[in-house]
Amino acid sequence: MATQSTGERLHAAALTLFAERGYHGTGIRQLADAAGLSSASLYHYMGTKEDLLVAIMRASLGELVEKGEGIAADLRRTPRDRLVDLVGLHVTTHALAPDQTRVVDDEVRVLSTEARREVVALRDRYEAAWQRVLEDGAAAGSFTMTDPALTRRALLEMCSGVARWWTPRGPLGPDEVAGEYAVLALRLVGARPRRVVRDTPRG
Amino acid sequence: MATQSTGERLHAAALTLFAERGYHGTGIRQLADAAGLSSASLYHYMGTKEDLLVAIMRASLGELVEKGEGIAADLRRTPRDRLVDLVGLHVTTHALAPDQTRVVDDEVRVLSTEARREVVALRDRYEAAWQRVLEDGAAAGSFTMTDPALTRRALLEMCSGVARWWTPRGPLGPDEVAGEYAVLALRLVGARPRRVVRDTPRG
DNA sequence: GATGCCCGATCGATCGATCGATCGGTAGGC
DNA sequence: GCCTACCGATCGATCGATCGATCGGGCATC
Repeated sequence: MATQSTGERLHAAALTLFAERGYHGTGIRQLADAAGLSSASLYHYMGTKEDLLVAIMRASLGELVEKGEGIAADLRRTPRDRLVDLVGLHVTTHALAPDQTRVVDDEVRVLSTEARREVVALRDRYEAAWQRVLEDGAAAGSFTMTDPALTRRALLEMCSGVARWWTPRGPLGPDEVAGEYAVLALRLVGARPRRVVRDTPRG
Repeated sequence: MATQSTGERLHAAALTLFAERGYHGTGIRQLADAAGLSSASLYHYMGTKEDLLVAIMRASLGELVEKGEGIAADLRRTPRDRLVDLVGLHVTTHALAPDQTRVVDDEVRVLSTEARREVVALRDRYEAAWQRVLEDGAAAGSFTMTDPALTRRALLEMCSGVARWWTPRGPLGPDEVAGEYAVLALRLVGARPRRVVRDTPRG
């Protein structure tokens, strides 16, 4: 791992503190202590405290959105495979970087109108990627659900929840959880059995 | 609706504000304004600001726990029926009282050790009720899941998410959402088709 | 190679505002 | 004459933010 610049150290520290104590629960002096700076020096690296929050959100969410859209838009692959990959992306991200997702999910409300619009737009793009895969699956007949939008919301909330309970000290690793969740997701969308024809084992 | 006492008005106002802006994002002067009191008078009805938060959490979560345990413990009913009712309880509560559930879910971290222990104990009881129903279903062979604890977490997060997206202005009412979610829940736990050919005994 | 200057990085001190909380009261029903 | 209900004034602490200043390394000039 490359040595961390001061700016990166600040971002990392802020991420941890915002996730732990919330945006309003974190003072700039705590931020400064965690980053190894004085409170005055903070302002050399960030604009306002809110700017710092926005930067963190943009980085975290932006990466997720790009990866998600990449998976969703790969039309060479079946909706089923794309859904499994989306679940894998979302679950492993939420397990391994719970701070990022917690901040993005919980602190949107503190943003002023302008900043909120940007973050919400990113989130909308991410949800649209999921929606697309669900609808592709429904159109292809491989998924059976009464309401794709509702199923998408249920699915995403289910997967996001991983950040609220998973711990590295539990019995399952991130990839194992992702695997289990992929099964759950396929059940949720009413995916047809894996091999559509009569290859089924165990009668 | 009965006329509201000042104490009730304070609780209701605090609930709204805490849910909207978060505990640390809400000042006692805002609390006082919303309750129609001076900031000094607040202290006639609450102890500290944290006591107020705890009281709100206790009331909201306590009611949910009691109802949940009541459903889960009714062994005259099938695990399937009990699960459907748990989902109905959870989803309609989260749809109709999103403020309560949002505060309970998001603000646990601000509690000091002692208060947190109490709230977490309540939450554990609630989760245990769900766990029991899932395990009853697995034991009876009516649910098929590889990991009841993981499924329970997925299920609860999925249902809790309703508070984060449902709005009375949407196309579906609370009961309709609850119905859809019951279907999703039954898919998640791998419930066998509704009528299992032969008639099931009551037991 | 030494000199002088600039600038990124950092700090102590401090700003006005607001925080949660407490004080000593008062008004009025019982 | 006490108790519930309420308030204006104010407390010390902390909030986010800004100030002027310092320090040291790079860099052009001589």
